[in-house]
Amino acid sequence: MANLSNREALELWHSVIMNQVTGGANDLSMRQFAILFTVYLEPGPHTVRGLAAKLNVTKPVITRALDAMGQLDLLARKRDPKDRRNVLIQRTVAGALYVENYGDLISKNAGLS
Amino acid sequence: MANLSNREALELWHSVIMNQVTGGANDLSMRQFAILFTVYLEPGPHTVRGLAAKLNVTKPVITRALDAMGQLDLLARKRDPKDRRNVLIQRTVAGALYVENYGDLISKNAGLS
DNA sequence: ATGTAATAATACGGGTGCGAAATGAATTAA
DNA sequence: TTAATTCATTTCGCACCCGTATTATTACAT
Repeated sequence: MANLSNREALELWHSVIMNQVTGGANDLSMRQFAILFTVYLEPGPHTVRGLAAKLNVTKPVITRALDAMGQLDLLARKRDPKDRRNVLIQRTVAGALYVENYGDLISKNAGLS
Repeated sequence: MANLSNREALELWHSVIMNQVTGGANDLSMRQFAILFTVYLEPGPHTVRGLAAKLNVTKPVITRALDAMGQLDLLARKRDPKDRRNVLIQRTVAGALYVENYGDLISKNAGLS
């Protein structure tokens, strides 16, 4: 992968954050972003418990994030048929598109300077 | 600057967010990050009104963010001697160090894959 | 001097996120 | 079958952030 100078790295981060803040369509929290990207970038299956452990947060944090992002149709719940105590977090078409667009935004900003 | 593929960009963003969330020392909001990086990366002077306009938020958002980040010693207020209605947002040693370390974190993650 | 404008800060009500603890549902062990 | 375990969710009280509206201070115009 590319090498970024310290300054370049900060300017990239800044521009992405500014896009996120000023655009302001949906304001996901940092934790919600972490959940979203983990589900879309890491191999599944993903459970509430697993995500909570990976992000080092309590389980209600995951439950509430799923409520919020489920309403936005960025993620979906599915009961595990093998063990119905578990909830499997599933990707959605809208979520995949959202993440993809985010990648475009970042790489576009990385190419600017 | 380096070219990042879409996938590389997403993985970079993901790893930085994960570091931020799991580390969890201080959890600045997205807006607070935007303010902090704007002050440290863009030329000043920075005022409450100017930052509010730039971030497309109301002025109380800036005031409260300055309260919070001032307590963390990441930024400081200074009354403008030329026009005492204005507050100039100043950098601090601790803040500069914090931003610098953030740049290290990002560029380190950018070099991983 | 007086009034108007501009700036930051504060008060207020509403919304949301947090962790700890309690609850509900499903599985496993005895 | 019953009890204990393991999930996710809900409840509760607390804290923070938001935007609107208001206040206090300062500058400027008349």
